[in-house]
Amino acid sequence: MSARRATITDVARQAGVSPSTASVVFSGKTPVSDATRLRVLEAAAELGYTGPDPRAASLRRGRSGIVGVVFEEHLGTVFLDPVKTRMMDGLADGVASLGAGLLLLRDDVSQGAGPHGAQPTLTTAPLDAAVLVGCSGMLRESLAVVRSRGIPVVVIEGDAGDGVPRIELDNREAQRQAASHLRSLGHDRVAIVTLPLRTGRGRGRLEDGESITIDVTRERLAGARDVYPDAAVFASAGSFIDEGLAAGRALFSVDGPRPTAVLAQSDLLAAGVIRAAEEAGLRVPEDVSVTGFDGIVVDGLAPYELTTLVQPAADKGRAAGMAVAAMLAGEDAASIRFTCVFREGNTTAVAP
Amino acid sequence: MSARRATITDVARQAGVSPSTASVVFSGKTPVSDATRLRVLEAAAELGYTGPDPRAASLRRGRSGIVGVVFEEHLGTVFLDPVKTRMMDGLADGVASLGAGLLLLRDDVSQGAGPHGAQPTLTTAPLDAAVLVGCSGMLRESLAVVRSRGIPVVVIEGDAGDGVPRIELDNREAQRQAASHLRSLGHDRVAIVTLPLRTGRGRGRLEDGESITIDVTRERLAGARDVYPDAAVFASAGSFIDEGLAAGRALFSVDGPRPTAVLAQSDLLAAGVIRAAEEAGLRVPEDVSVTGFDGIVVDGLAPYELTTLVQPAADKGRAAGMAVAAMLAGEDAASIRFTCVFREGNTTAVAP
DNA sequence: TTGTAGGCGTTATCAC
DNA sequence: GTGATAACGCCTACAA
Repeated sequence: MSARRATITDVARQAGVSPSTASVVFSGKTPVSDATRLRVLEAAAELGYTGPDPRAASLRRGRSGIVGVVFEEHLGTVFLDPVKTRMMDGLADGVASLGAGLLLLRDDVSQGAGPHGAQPTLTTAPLDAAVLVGCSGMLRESLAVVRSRGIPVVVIEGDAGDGVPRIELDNREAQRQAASHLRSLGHDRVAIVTLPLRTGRGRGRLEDGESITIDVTRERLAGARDVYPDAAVFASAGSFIDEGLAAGRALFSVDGPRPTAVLAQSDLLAAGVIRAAEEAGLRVPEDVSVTGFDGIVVDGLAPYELTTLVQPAADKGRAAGMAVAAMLAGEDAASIRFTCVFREGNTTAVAP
Repeated sequence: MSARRATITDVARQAGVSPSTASVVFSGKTPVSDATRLRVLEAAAELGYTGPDPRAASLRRGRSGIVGVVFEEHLGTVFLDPVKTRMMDGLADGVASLGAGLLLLRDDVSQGAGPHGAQPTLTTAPLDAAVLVGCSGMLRESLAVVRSRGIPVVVIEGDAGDGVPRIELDNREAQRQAASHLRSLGHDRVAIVTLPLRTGRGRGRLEDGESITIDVTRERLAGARDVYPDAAVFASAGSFIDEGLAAGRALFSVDGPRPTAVLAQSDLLAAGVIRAAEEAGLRVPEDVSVTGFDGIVVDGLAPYELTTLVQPAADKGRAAGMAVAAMLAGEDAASIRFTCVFREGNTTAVAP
């Protein structure tokens, strides 16, 4: 119809009231007489005005109603990871009270000042707050960006430092529990399959003194080493069944003495390891015991039921959401540490 | 530090240049001498200025860099549905060229003018474009809201009408294929388990002349009825294994002649039906054949491999993303219709 | 290459 | 209950 969209000023003029009055009709912040309200609403209808422009409103108010969720990986991958999926679920719940939406973002700090890099990232998205989902090597940089923007941040699974609330897991203690379980079953030759060590590092044996920048990996490894300081360590390139399979093949194909048990840092990795064991003609748990981590339901793993640590993934997300809401309300939010529950399945048994 | 955050004007003053020059340094739209650039950047660093405020920038530019994805259900539920998950994956890809982020939204048109309903919905979020994920009974209303806001929309799986591009599936033809397959195996007594008929309608037999407002359901049902016009129809309340189980129980517990085959409108429903069959002491596929729809990997269904229609879920998402990008670029996007591929598994066999 | 001016559409504040 | 005024912070013609 018209060349440009109607604004609240147009509506006000049409209704014969002032812009502020028209504004109030839509925001409901101040009482308005029924008569005027009606006039304004009619005018709006005539002009096809559907309400304040969110961009202008958010500039004026200083709030956009958007909470950013930052992941390290390609967004699609996020949806493949059951733990993240559950966490998002909880997070959506947690910010609901805020009435905010979740904006999915990638961890690409690089952009921003570039000549034409139009990526809307952490730097350029209109966020009220951000939730960083850890395990990220880039965590530090992302955090710096967000903090310098001065918006509230919560970190899930990562070392945030300073006054940034974090939502954590008792990774080390939990993993130690699984290791102790194996120890009590008499296992001596134990191998460990870890999550990625660093961004971009491929799979392979952990070298002596190699640095581990991903917190979850380091913590869980520490827990395993509390019990088995000398265990062989094979690093994966991600939490996938295929990665576990590759790791398992490497572990079971060596000439020397085979491990009698494998501590995997995720359920998906564990599933892959089990598959590798079967390939190698080993029975689980009779010949090899395998433990996982996460407590998710792994697809196609039946009839195995992993011995694993069950983590409260959804609760973590919800807690993060609530923390963000609190910070936006001016209160300050405390860090929370969640606890895993050990669950014994049928993939561990007495050492052969 | 300071009472309020630094603005680009502050930076300009500090650097001894005009605001527009400072702006240009950050946007890179116009060449700036190295000397000035440096001065501006230094000033910015001193003041802790990290770049233009996205809210202000988006008001000025008229673009927010945000594409809304609208689902009908509680957001958490989205992540539980493998088909949606795959679709999001593709969608993230599709809008990547645009450099836009995805904002997850619920289909709550109701809010908006309410006295205190602060939900940031379709009405109030700063969107450049929207993708409506169909199957939604509220589709019409959501669509109206978005269109009246004048932003580009794409609908996945739903009747958009007018000039709204849609991303569709050949639901009817595909489902007809599965039905024909059963027919060729000699099945006569076939039952159909559908996806929900309408928002809020519980599970139960389809009444005569009952209306079906959800497009996918209606189309797939039509395809089944092309082959089996008189089949009994049981409607589920959602695409879940448990719903399929409930439906299966209803179908297998009747006194009359049992169906020898069940056409389920989703793989998850099919999995539930299979479970119900086992409960009832029926063997699949010897006593009952079961077909699904979607072609996802169903958790814990091994050793069954569903006979099903494989839909290109990720491609659908990607296509939607690309359509949105095109529309924002001023081109107009065409509707696309994707085709399912029939895949025979081990859950169908010759009628007993 | 840099500066000036005006407006993007809204809403908070305060006076009436 | 209603209206005038002044930002919110930035960007882009256009002029210099």
